[in-house]
Formats: sequence, structure tokens, C-alpha cells
Amino acid sequence: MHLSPSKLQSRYFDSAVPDSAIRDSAIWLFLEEDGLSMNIRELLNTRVQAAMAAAGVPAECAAHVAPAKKAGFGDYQANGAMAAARLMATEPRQLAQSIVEHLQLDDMAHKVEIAGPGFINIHLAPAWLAQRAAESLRADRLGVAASRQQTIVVDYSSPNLAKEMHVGHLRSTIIGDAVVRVLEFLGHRVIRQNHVGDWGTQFGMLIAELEQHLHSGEQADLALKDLEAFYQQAKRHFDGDDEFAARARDYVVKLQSGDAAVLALWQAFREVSLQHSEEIYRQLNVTLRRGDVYGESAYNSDLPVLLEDLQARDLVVTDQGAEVMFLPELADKEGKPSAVILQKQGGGYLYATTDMAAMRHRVGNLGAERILFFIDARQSLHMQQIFTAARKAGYVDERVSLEHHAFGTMMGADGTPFKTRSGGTVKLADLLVEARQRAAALLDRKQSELDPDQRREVARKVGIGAIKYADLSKTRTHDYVFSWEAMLSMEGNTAPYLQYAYTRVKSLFRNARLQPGSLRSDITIGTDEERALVLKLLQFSEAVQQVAREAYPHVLCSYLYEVASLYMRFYEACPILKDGVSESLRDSRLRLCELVAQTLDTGLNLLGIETMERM
RNA sequence: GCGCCCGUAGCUCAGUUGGAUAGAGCAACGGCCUUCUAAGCCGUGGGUCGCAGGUUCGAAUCCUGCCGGGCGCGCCA
Repeated sequence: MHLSPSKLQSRYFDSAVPDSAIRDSAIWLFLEEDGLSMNIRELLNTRVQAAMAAAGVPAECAAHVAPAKKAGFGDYQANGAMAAARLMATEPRQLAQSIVEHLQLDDMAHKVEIAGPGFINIHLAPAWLAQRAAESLRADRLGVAASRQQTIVVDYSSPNLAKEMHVGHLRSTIIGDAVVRVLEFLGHRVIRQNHVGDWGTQFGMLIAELEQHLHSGEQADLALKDLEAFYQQAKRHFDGDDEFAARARDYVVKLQSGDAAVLALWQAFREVSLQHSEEIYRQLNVTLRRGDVYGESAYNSDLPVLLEDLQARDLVVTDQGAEVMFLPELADKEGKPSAVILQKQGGGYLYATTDMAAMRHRVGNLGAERILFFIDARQSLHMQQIFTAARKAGYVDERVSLEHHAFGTMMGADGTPFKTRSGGTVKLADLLVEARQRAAALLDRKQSELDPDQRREVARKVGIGAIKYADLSKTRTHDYVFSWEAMLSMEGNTAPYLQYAYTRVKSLFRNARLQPGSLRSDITIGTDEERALVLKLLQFSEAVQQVAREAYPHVLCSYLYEVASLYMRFYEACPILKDGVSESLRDSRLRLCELVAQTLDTGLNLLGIETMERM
């Protein structure tokens, strides 16, 4: 199955979408309809699909069940009848009627009605919702079903070690990490690949610079304390000092041929730079560790082997002195094939060569069934070339899904690519400091029972959470405008709002002197606020599954925001610990609160955002 | 020139893959703290979904053509 070009949009899948593959497996054959292994949408889809079959609708017609958009239209709606009617050349409302007559929903819905041209609106029974909510509380992982386990390689963050991490690295790092967490939550075997830029000509320059510093008795970590300044200094020397430049070029050659002394310098530089990145990851609560680093240098010795392999199979031709792989599959209008240079004049290898080697490694050695790349949209063409070339070479067979999950460029307020006043980039380290300070200042303005240590901790979680959420909550394919204000905003649809909702739940349990999990009463649904909240809570699985499928974490952000928002409404409208609330009603509402807390905590965790008991 | 992405409220963004009267947040205005944390809640105003055609029961969404912006297009990564 191939996606039509029109469906590709900005992400580039060049193979079967994993969706059907995930579902088409043994585990799914044993799905228990009555348990929680299907979410509501899947359950209704199955039921409506069966009813459609019974009504004589061809199997290729989808039930098309989706959450209802408006309150008056029930909770879910099935929109498939109209398209099916067209195909069958019958009257849509009549067909919808026939489907409803065959529809078995007595256990879960209290009303099913046909509206408009043929919508089937499903109103779920409050008692069924309440019972399902109670089951979710008892179940592992809030009742989200595990997927068939796949080995999934995720390439993300991948900073250039020559420089310090700046805000431009934020998206890949944060979005990739969120998706990784979601995939692991669903039971997949995830292999992180931090494809760091630790090789190439710029390292000759950096090594030469480092050598000078060490020669004058300086320690490597001290000399490299400010990586950015160090890079600029090396660049100045390289541009202005011919002798230095010659030495730098010599070191590149020596580095590639494995000269021990030069390698040692390179190692020293690399080590300090990796520590910089790891410090950022730690502060950002990103799960990348040293063991996930598999950078460009790791493929160095494999590059000639790879080229030989391709040459032996006549996939590469010599063109203007370079070794080139031509791809008629990606030809332009005039039929001119796309060209990928694997070895330039003079024998040097290129980015594309390393990426081909990485592709082979990930499938051949790591056993990837799916590879996700979180890389800037500007590399779309390059990724397409690599995907095509890797398949052509047989390194990646068609069962392996290759997915470039692109994201937009960071822009300045003036609509051009972002630069600071001094023309540089905003360092991630500086952004994180600013975030903590802003959160601390906000906290200081509130009356608070927190001691200084707790306040610092809360400020850290709130500030970092705000930054991450600002990025995660936007559709990642768009270019985005960098603004301190937007990035560090703490009201409205922000991480602090979600964190705050969580602390409000926790506060209830403290005031009631109850441990979560200690309540055993049933959940009952008596008000509109309770009903809306329960329904939303039961849709957690739908959001998580979608993120796993499409790698758009903003779907989970929107979902959690809606949960928090409905909880706030419920909290304002439904008294819990106040006088006049019966014990059974209090306990029912507290259990609902418990589910809210678990959902927010789990969801924020999947986004890599920490929660706290108080703020 | 060719290719990819984008254009939705003053600003930042959603819009469940073609569904019903296009939704949030911020900003503006008006209410709500002696009672479960006001980083909150309730309400009001705000739209030619870039433009023009087309496809059909139905289009912000799909097709075509324009306009505007960003990015990319063989020896950087």
C-alpha cells in the first residue's frame, strides 16, 4: 500500500504506512471487545462496520467513526453511510437507517439517531462511561492497549558537536524524545540514534585550535567552556592565518587516516562537546544518553566498504571525477535523474555516504522495522534521495517504513531566519536559564507555602515545561517564529496550566487526607461537567495511538489541554470536599479526580514534562 | 526555471484525513476569591479560511490556475 502523493503532505513516507501493519498482527486477532484493549473509537468502528456489512454495504466502505464535533450531535458520529450510499447508488438516509437497524450498541449507547444527510449520531450511556472509567483506573497504563512490538529506530537531536546547542536544535530533540516515549509506552522496542556531527573538515580546524590551547598548558574542558566562542576563534585563525589553515587541513587528513595523536585531540574535543549536550539533555529531561550516540564518525571505516559494494553492483558511476548514484525514480520533468554524490573528486566522502551507511546499519545490524527521522524540513530532498537510494541498493526492503518527520525553520519576528541582535543564535543553555528565572519570578509574586528548595524545583519544572510545551504543542511542519514571550508564556494553553490542574487534584487528596487508590466506590455521572470530563478521559488511548502513528506530539498536547480545561470546569462547578456533599458523591468525584491526575501525569510524562505536587 | 512546505480572528495556533452553525489561547472589554490553590472560572466582541474556478448531497480540507511568504535544487553538513 502506498500513500498517494496528495496524502504525503510534508512528511515523506516512501513505504507502507505502519498503521495497517501494526494492526495486522496476532495480538489484534485476540482483541476482547468487552475489555479495554479497544478504545471507544475502535469499538464503535468495529460495531458500525459489522452493521454496515449486515446492511449489505461493500467491505471497502469505512464506517468512519469520529468524536462528534458539537454537543448536540452525541458523543461519536459515524459518517460512512453517505459515501457508501453514493457507491451503492442508494438513498443515504435510508441506508443509514438500515445500518442503525443492524447496529448492536445496546450495552454502550442509550441513543442512536440519524441526522442531516445521513450522519449516525451515537449517544453513549452515562452508566457505561462511568463503568469504563472505573476499569481504566484499575488497568495498567490507563487501559491503553499495547501495540504489536516493533523495533523502531529513531534518529533525533543529532547536534553538530563543533558548536554549542542552540534553539534550532530544540525541535528535533524535544519532538523526537516525546515520540520515543510514546512508542516505548506502547511496548515497542525503540533504539535511539543520536547521529551527532562529530566528523568532517571543520574538526581539523577545531583540533588545531585545541592543540594550541593545550600547548600553552590549558585544560581541555576549560578551553572549551564556551564552545561557541572557541569555534569563532578557530574560524578566525583559519581564515586569517595561512599556517594555521594548512595545519588544520593536514589534521583532517590525519584524522581520517587514524593518526593516533590527532585522534587523541579529536577525542578530547568530542568528549567535552558531548558533555555539553548531555548537560542540556539532563536539564531538558530528554532521555538521550551516551549509549545512544552513534555519530558520523562511527561510519567512517564503513564508507569505502559501502562504496565498493555499490560499485560492484553497478549502482554507481563515475561522473566528472565523482562517484555518483543516479536515481531515475526521482527524475525531474525533463526526465533528468536526481544525482547523489557518494565520493567527491579527490576521494572524500560526503553526508549522503554516511547516511547510506547509517541506513544499512540500522536495518542490517539493528533490525529496524521502522525508522523515524526528526530532521529539519530543508533536508527533505536529501532524505528522499537517501530513502530511494537505500531501497535501490537493497539495504532497506519494502517492509521497513522510512519516515522523515520534518519540521519548520525557526524564524525571527521579521519573518526571516532567526538571529539575535548580534547576529548569532540563542544558546539553549541561556534559554533554559531564562525560563527558570521567569518561572521563579512568577512564583515569587504568589503567596506560597513552599520552602526555597521546593520553589527552585517548581520553578525549574515549570520553566522547562513551558519551553518544551511551546514547541510540542505546535504542528511541527510549520516554520515558527522565535519569541521569548511565546516560548516562556505560562498562562492559557501552556505546560504550567496542565501542571497547575495536576496540583489542584493533588491538593484535594491532601485536604481529604486520602491516598490515591484508597477509594473503592463506583463512579457515577450526574452533571454535564462530569460527563464531558469522563468522555474525554476515555479518549486518552486515541490520542496516544495517533501520536505513535503520525509522530505529531501536538495531538497529545491538545488532548491534555482539553482534559485540564474540562477538569478546571468540573472543579469550579462540582463541589467535592465541601459541606453538603454526600460521601458517595464525594468519593465518586475523587475517583474521577484520580483518573484526571493519572492521565495528566502519564500524558505529561510522555511529553517529557515533569509534574509536581504543589506550585 | 524546477521541486517541497506554508497562507484560517489584531497576534500565536487547532481543525480528528471530505461532514453539520470554522474552534482555542493571548491581547481588549465585563463579571467571579470570608468556603476544595485566581498560573483559575464565567461572559462579550472579533472571520471574504490568500484569490478565482472546478469536483459533489457537502470543501478550510481534494483538483487546476493565479497571488504572497519560506526553503531546497552534484562534489557543505
